[in-house]
Amino acid sequence: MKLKRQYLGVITPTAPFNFDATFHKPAHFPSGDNFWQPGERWQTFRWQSKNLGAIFRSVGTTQKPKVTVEIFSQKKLTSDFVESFIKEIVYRYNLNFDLTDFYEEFTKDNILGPVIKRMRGMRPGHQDSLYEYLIIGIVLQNCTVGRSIQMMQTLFDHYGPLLEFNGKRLWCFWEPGILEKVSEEDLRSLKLGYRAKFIKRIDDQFKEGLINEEKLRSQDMQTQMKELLKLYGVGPATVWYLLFDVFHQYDFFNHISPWEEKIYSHVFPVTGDRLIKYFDRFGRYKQLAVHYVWEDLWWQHKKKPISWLAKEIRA
DNA sequence: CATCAGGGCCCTG
DNA sequence: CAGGGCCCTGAT
Repeated sequence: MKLKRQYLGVITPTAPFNFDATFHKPAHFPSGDNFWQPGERWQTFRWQSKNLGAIFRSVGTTQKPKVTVEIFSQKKLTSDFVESFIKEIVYRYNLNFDLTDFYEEFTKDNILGPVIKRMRGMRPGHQDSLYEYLIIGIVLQNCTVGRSIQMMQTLFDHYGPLLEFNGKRLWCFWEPGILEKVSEEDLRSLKLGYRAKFIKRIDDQFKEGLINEEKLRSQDMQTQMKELLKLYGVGPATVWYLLFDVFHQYDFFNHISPWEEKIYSHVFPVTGDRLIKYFDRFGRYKQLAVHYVWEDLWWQHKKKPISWLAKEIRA
């Protein structure tokens, strides 16, 4: 499906702003719906039932941030549509986030201080809707990076439209509910294993309109957690990813999966169950603080491989 | 070749 | 609340 450029605009994020660390998270597994190189991010979006391509480019500095956004689609877009889409972009990537308090509180912290210096201006956030992130969360479960990548690509191959814009082809998420006519057996044949049932049921619930992302966003964290845990296939490991990346909650830390613990143990002075207690020192920013440390580690690894980290990442 | 743990979750007892 | 089963993959 070929898309044409329909819009070019400018977004001015709050300062300080780190374009690359915001638009590219090396800790996330790579997927065929985006492309990144320094100063530039390409991303497909399924928004209000339209297939969109977007290219974000940094045209400012850390202190005077400016991002251009090009939007591609098949047909012309109304200004209302563009406005709502941009608003959503600003939310998802946290472009209006105010980091001042966080930096003031922790810039002198032994571990966090140097990280803040290196990652200055990075926003937490993620490009996907709740539905899309649920799919990702499920293909992450109980398997290696390689397998997650493979399952995600197989799903794109079967259900995601392939979009072409500005000379690149990228896969796009499908409309929630599209799996109605797909049987669990069909999904199983894509080597999703027991996850087929989770994906099927979640897609069903979106089709039925039982999940309202907008409404959930406006509710408090405890309510969000309770509601998300009701979803079939969402447990403690998946729910915190969702709360953090989709709902932008930073004041909680209740779960560390085994592989994460191994990595934290290399960075923080305590191990095991004591880690969660240790993170209390980061107060209402505990999840954000750990995100900073985590992403910093992966960025460093990207620049100059860290051998112990390479061992912990099961390729 | 066979066996088994793994970046969870659900369900049962 | 502990523990078995589940899909697949790759390590041993």
